[in-house]
Amino acid sequence: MLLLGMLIAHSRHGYQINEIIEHNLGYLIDIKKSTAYTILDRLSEAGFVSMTTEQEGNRPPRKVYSITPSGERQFYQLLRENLEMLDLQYFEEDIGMMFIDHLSTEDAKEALLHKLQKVDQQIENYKQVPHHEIGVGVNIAVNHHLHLLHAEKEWLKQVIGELSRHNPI
Amino acid sequence: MLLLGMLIAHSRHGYQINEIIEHNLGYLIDIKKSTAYTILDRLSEAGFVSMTTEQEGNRPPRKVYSITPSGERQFYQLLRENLEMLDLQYFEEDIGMMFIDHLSTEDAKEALLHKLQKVDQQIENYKQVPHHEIGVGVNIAVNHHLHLLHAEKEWLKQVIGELSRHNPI
DNA sequence: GACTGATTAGTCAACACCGACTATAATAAA
DNA sequence: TTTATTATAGTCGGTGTTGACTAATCAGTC
Repeated sequence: MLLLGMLIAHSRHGYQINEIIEHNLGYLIDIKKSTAYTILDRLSEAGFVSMTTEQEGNRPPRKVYSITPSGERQFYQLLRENLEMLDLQYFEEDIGMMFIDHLSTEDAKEALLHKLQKVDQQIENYKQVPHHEIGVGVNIAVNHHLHLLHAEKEWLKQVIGELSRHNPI
Repeated sequence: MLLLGMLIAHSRHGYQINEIIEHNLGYLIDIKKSTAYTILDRLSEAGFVSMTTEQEGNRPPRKVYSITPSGERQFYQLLRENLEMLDLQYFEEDIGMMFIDHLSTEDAKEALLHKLQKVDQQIENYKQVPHHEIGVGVNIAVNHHLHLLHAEKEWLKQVIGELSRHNPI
């Protein structure tokens, strides 16, 4: 769906797509080069995108991917589904939380304080994501992350507070 | 790490482990039966757990997994790392957000209202998770989810509000 | 004149994970 | 008495993802 979306506005070639993902959307999505190529192939087989080869000067040839009408329909379908969906998240970090009572209160607290620092740093990172980009929506997504990071921070502070109450210095 | 943690308190056999994951931890983690068996094998090969076979009556034999001292060390190492770590999350849902301007305001709003309902429902679900379980930590993790779901709800309402402002009825 | 880094394109083997399936024995329900 | 369910154990092929690798051309730097 992401890849279809990137082709909705206009056709792009593979390198460009991967550039945008890596340099502009790195905060929001995690898709590697090889994966992107594989998916583009799949989309092409399914008839959602078409490929043409271009050559500019003597440079290596580019493969230009364009979305087909069928691909556009698919995109809008996926878009609606995606906006309605709520995929229940699983957090690797919760696994640690489940066993937090296996550490001493001090050790646990120390670990969580480290984590708190990382959350703060992450918040700073997101704040500094530039505001131009592919579309308005990207900023909304960045905002989403910021919002959730703030919530995470609040929660962490709460947990740390409870730890302190259980075992004050 | 999860599996090591489940064996820290006492040995368990495979079926039991999968039962607990499926029935008691389904809200928090997502590991399928076949995966669990594979991981248990890997842990066994790595020397972090040992297996013995038991037979009770004429029932199918059980494989009982116990954690080894090396496994315990590994567990505590992983636990510390896990508690400090902050893995930056990627949300499939953000991909839709990135392209939200491709839908009409009404359609977008409708989709997000659906989603809001699902968030509410999810919150109810988590509220009703029973409070006994494997350890204190499980409740902390459930609480974490609740906290983040509330944040998600708030944010969604905010986005919907902005949509309405852009295109009031 | 040599070398580095960007631009463009992939490939491919390895890995993790999962869904669907297979077994068997006891126990409960019809 | 047959049938369904629970307890117990996996296996295995298919899918998606990735890291590491290969190629070639051009622009710029030392």
